[in-house]
Amino acid sequence: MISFRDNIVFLLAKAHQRAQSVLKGHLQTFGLTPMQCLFMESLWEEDGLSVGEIGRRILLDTATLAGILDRMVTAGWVRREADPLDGRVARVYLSEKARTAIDGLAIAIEQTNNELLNGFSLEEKLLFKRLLRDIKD
Amino acid sequence: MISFRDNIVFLLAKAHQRAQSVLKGHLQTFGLTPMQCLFMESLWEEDGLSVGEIGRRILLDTATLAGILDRMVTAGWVRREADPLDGRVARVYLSEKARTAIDGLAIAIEQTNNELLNGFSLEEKLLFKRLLRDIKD
DNA sequence: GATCTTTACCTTGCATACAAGGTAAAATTG
DNA sequence: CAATTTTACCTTGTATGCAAGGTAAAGATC
Repeated sequence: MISFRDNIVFLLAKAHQRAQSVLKGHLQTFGLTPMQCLFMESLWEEDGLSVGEIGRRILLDTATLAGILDRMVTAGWVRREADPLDGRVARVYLSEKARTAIDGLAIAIEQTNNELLNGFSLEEKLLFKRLLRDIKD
Repeated sequence: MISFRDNIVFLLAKAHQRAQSVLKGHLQTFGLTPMQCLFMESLWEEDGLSVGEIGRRILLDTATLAGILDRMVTAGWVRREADPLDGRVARVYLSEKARTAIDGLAIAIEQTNNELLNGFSLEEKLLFKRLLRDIKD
């Protein structure tokens, strides 16, 4: 009988919890949640993505995405437009407010990563990321 | 500008997502969620814990715990009793149904761990757990 | 071109998660 | 022992997250 303290699911859940908490703190001044920030990051790569494409990039299903998108439209971070060529597709574009915030957000993200990985050597950081990517595919 | 694909928060979130999904699959036959199972595991260690003590062990705040406890009482996994010595404290006890399920649940948990860490060497498994424990404290 | 299937998105229902604020019992203090 | 503080728990509001089922547009098939 293994203790939950040695369970990889538990360890992942709690490391994730702490990481979310740190990022949340750094994003507080922007009024953004970690997930909303991630949502925007996908649009930094390519503005005007469809809802489905955003979901594929940040690995989130469209049911969850719908709520996040609604809140971000309401808060003025993005706007949503119907695709003129395909009536099914909803495209998402960054607002001016979002573009202005990018640099500050990038710094907050950078600081979060540094703070989280503070105690690790370079080798450990790289290995940690590899293990996180490789676990169960 | 770092891509979110190299962001440790993102990597943790998605590894966590996959781990939850695998465990969820293994628990489906029991009608338990991963968190409900974790809740019960704390009582395997020590039956009759208070709500607050459970929260400290599995690192969850009491607001979240309240809902989980309600659902588990309704489903007949645990019962809740007022502490006779301290009117503020609510204690939680495993039901017979829960005790009967323990062995099967332990196997499901074991299988989940094996499946998740399948591709890793023993050294990698140990290092991975250490890194997860050590990140940000 | 009418039918069928696929795709893209949406809505609903359920289960975490936490912040913030409330209540009552216990412990502390004067 | 009365007043204050602390503790334990609860409730509410907001934000993920997924399963399941619905709708409408696009594509495929005949």
